[in-house]
Amino acid sequence: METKNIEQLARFAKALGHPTRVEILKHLSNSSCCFTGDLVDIFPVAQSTISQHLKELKNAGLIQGEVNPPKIKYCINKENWEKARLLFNEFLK
Amino acid sequence: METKNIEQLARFAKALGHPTRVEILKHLSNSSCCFTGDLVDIFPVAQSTISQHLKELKNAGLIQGEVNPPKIKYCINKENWEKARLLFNEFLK
DNA sequence: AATATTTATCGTATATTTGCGATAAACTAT
DNA sequence: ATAGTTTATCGCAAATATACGATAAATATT
Repeated sequence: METKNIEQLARFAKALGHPTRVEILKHLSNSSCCFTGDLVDIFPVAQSTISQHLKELKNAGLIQGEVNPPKIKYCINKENWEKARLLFNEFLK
Repeated sequence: METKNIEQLARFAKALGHPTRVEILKHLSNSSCCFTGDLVDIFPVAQSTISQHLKELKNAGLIQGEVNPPKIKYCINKENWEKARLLFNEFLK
């Protein structure tokens, strides 16, 4: 496993390193996609906090958002999700 | 996936969220086990920093150390490693 | 144009993480 | 007992993460 992949794995792992973000991802992968507001209704945290977690997940490449005015629909970034799956799978073998 | 598992996954992920710790784990799983000093020789960080990373990995349950005076031999905690493998596998499916 | 809805960003406070050198602790060997 | 080896812990500084309320931005509707 090369350095590049190790760094990528660490970046994915860091994004997964908070329960709320794991829950968000779980919810997204279950219900295919959803809006920020849906998550705000579900989780007992402030809207700005959800937004911040979404930003981090987006920066890590695990989700993507498409504008659907005035809402924004977030979905799993399937390409990177698969990349993460492969990396973790190889690493934890 | 229950809350317990989500929290466990997040804890594992957090421990994996730093390149040095990923490298340490990779090295441990390759060479079965090694001493703190071996890692200090390999990585360009201070001994106290390595020790701190090892502590975190131990707290997360991913490694275990057995005293081998005056050294300490660290190994992968296979039971929890398997647990992590299953959790990530299920989650990233 | 004015209002309503939805989400991101800003500013702030607090907590945690990271990294280091210095020191202590544990144990061996002399 | 003394000295040497190895590792953990302490104290500190800097950076990053977390969470919130308030506000701004974007867009649709009236």
